Amino acid sequence: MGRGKIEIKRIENTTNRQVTFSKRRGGLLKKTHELSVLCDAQIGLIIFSSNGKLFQYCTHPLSMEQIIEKYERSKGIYVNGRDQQREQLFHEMSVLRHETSRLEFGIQRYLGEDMRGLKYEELVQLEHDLENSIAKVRNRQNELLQQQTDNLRRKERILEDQNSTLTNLEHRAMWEFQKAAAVEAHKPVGVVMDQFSFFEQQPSASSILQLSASAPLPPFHPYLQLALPNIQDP
Amino acid sequence: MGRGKIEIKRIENTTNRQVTFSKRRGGLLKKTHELSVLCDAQIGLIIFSSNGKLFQYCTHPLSMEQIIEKYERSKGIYVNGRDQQREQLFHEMSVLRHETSRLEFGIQRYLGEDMRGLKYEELVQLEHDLENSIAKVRNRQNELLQQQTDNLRRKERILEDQNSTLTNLEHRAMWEFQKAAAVEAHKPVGVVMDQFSFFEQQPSASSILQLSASAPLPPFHPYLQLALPNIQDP
DNA sequence: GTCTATGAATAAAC
DNA sequence: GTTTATTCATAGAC
Repeated sequence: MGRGKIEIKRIENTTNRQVTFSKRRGGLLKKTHELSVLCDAQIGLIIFSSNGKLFQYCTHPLSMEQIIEKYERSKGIYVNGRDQQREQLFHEMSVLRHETSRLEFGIQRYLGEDMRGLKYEELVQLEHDLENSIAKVRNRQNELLQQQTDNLRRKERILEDQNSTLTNLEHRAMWEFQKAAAVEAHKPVGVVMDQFSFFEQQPSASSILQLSASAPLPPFHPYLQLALPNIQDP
Repeated sequence: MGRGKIEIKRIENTTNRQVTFSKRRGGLLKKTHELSVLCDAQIGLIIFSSNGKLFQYCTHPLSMEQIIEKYERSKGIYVNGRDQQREQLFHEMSVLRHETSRLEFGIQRYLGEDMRGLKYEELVQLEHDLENSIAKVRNRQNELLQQQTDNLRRKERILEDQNSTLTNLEHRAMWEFQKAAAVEAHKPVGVVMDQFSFFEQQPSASSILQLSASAPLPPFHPYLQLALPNIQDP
């Protein structure tokens, strides 16, 4: 139609394209309206120009929102699904909030804060629970200490074994060397000997043992015997 | 167009209307597509026939949802608001979930469960916290007991006061009455007298005191003296 | 559905 | 925006 037939492909000439857009847009809106009126159809038409400008038509007396809603409804339970998801989220939230405050309350209890709502019997129960927890904690403390001492003992044994593999000859040679060195330095021989009789004091042995450098070993807990009757002194 | 011009108003003849709908619908979709291609426009067209059947067109490669979303976005922050709300909900949820698991973990600690991740020093701290909690719980227990005994004493005093307001004459009359009744019943007088000297055993006094009928009063806790040095025996 | 006369839409020019 | 030549859409008949 018009002075010449045109191929249905993007019009490259910008001016031409804009003119055609304007003319055809009007035609489309008119035809849309005619179809809607003539055939009693509900129509929504959304047009974005290439510059992003919006043009729209929708059948009176509906709003575009109503047409869209009807569209989405007819497309399945999309809108419904969205709402259901929202509902579910809200529900989950409220459950979580409840849970959180319940837990906070519980923690408060175990911290011995705000016990105004508790009856005497409940306080006794709480006390019992806490005593139970302390016993468990002390139990665990002992386990850790036990592990640490076990480790030390194992490494001690390994070192002792390594030491005993030195032959008597090697020992003798070493002793003689040290003695000579000591005499030369005018030191008493006994001091030098000590380095061999107490291997734990040797720097090398100490580094192998890796005694916790950051935190010194804590003393055994006075409660241990009561809390852990099944653990024996090795 | 066609064999004759028609007025743009609802076609009453159903068959005519349906035929026209079919023809014009095709034409509209074709023109919509042409506009979209020729002018590089993004178009969404939704048509509901009078029977509610859906026909649609949307510019490739967009989906109708995308066109609708773009429409709603350009119509204000409607969609954006929805999405933001959703985002916010999700975020809040994740925060709550974190909080919940953190609290659960904390509770586990105070219950003395799963202490594998704790170092010795942390266990000592935990033990200390728990001891602190127990002290607080015992403190609260003592408060309750103290209140209860205070209450008892107050009521006892009130009863005693009421008793002392009886004049000597009334006492004497009462005593004589009881003695006579006892003699009549061949009961020793001492038994009857006991009802006056220990008012706690009188049914009326007992009901006024409202001594916890459900649970008997628990004994004072052996730890109380240590936990509560500021509380004195009344 | 197809045909076809006719009015409508519109491309190009102004 | 108007004009105009041309193509297109389609009402009515089959």
